[in-house]
Amino acid sequence: MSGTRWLSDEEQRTWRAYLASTRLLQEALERQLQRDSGMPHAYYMILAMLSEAPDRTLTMTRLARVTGFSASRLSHAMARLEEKGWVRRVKHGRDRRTTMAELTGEGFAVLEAAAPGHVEEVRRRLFDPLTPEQARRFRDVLAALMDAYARDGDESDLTEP
Amino acid sequence: MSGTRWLSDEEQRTWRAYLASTRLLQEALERQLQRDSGMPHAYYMILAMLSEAPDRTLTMTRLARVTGFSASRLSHAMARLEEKGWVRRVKHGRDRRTTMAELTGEGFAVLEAAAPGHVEEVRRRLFDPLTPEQARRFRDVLAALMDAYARDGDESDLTEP
DNA sequence: AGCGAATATTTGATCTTTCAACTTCGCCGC
DNA sequence: GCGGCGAAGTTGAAAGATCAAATATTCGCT
Repeated sequence: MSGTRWLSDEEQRTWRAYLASTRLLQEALERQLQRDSGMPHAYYMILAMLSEAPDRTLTMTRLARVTGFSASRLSHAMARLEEKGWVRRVKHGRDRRTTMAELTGEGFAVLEAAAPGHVEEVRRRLFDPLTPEQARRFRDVLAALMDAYARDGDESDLTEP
Repeated sequence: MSGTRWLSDEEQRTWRAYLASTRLLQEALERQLQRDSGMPHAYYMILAMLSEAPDRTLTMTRLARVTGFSASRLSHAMARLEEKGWVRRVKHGRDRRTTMAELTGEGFAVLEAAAPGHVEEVRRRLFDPLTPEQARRFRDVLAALMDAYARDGDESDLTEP
């Protein structure tokens, strides 16, 4: 356990560039959504994932899966969203452990209003600065990272039942 | 303001891969540091940046700059770090507005103990899964993003006085 | 000298996230 | 049919981050 494999200068620079750029991108997103729609990015994701589900409804567990949030984080966030009237939670009939999270009409309207500004920000901050070739390479690199995570931790597979 | 430039399918997939992979990487880092050294990544960064400064000392403003934290976030974090005895804050003699943040010996020891595990995690999660070629491309893409941010917002320039 | 703007930092309130229980419920084997 | 076990969700407290406002100094002018 003694021989730590330190980072080379090049790796160090890459790592710092990674930290700085992801931070800046996240902050830009957060600022934009907070400013224009009064919600954090996490809440936007919840609304967005629900909006894509059949009947705009998912179980809490599946919603946690597609957003990548912990059960607890999701539960607290849903409580806030429910207060605002953007989502509704109802107990499942057959399996009475699970609760169904559902996007309300109002929630959908809020999402529709927020989406253009959000997408515009993503585009401006991520895709506009990159050539199509760079974007393609970027995607390949991200895919390689995801593969590696899927192999060990296995937080993967947003597609299965 | 009507014609929103939505994301293409390819862009959508890239964006989601970006969100998922950065989240997984951040969480892995956070878990490792919390588990093995009992501190969040933000605190590690503060210690690391101080350790590289001459005399292991920086003004709060400059420390905020190199870490990319807001003045407020940094101030709160430093209060906790000071409680633990890992840093010290002393008022500057000439300009009595500014306070100097200094890494203590104990803080340096804690950082030295934490570093190998942290670096190992960065390597395992980021560099090991990528070929050297991919890593190089990745860095180029990140550089392009940083350039774009530097041009408008100008959060840049960690090198000037 | 003195006043207003600018700089450096802190503070308290509020929001979000995490962590460690805790409750409820379905399932499986006996 | 019941005893445990694992799955689904929630909860309360503590930690971290954000936001707006406050404080204390220095600087630039006149």
